[in-house]
Amino acid sequence: MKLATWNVNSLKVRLPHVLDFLATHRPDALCLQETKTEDGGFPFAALVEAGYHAVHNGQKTYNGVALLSRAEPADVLRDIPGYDDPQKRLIAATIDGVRVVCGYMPNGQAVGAEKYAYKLGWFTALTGWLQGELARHPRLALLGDYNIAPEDRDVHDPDAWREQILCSTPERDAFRALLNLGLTDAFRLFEQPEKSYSWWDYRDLGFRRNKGLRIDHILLSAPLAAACGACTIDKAPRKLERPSDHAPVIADLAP
DNA sequence: ATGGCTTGAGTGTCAAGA
Repeated sequence: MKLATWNVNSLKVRLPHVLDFLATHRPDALCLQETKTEDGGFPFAALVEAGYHAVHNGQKTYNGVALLSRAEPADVLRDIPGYDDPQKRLIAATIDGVRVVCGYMPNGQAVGAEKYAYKLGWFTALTGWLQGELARHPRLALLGDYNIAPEDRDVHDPDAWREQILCSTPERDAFRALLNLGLTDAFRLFEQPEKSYSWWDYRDLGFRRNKGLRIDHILLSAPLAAACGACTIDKAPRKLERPSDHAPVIADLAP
């Protein structure tokens, strides 16, 4: 089973790249973030044509998450239960017996900002809900744009980013709290190239200079981590015309 | 260097991203 996640930064703009990615990799599930549209602008027909089911939790202009899958998704959930949040950042479904959770975690803007407090609260709500969800679904994967670089080796210039947004200790503690639920960072199950990142700033030739951060992650519950045979970042779409600023992350699980 | 680029809104220019 192949699981993937990709912050596309507008699905309307990136649809050709997404269709290319589906044709190339044929993932069993692809989690998308920042669709930036309501259902009316969501390309259901093109995705069905490509052989994929699609469920969406969208809104105008900002945020928006979708789950694409070859098998029909069951028990679709939108938003964190019991957490009052107008921002559309979470969708989950059961696909081939795996509970797939797709999240677009808040950016936080700056340490100490109002959005930073929202970010930390959002992670607290996510972690609280996931505890029960993991008990109900031992085979669970949490994929998405976490907007957290978990360690210094996930940062191109750790000194410049020290205690800055995406890298601060409270954010890294929030990431650690997810691991403490019994989840494993699939990427770090394997030897990886140094300076592996999943996001590069559009400005200042960020990608060409590999000035990036690893903020997109696939966390796996224990049974899935045991079955995981590979986890990679696919930099190819970042080299296309008008790319997303994020690259997809892919995990391969044994059946 | 608080900039640099990209998107969506909406038609001039701003918010937001990370």
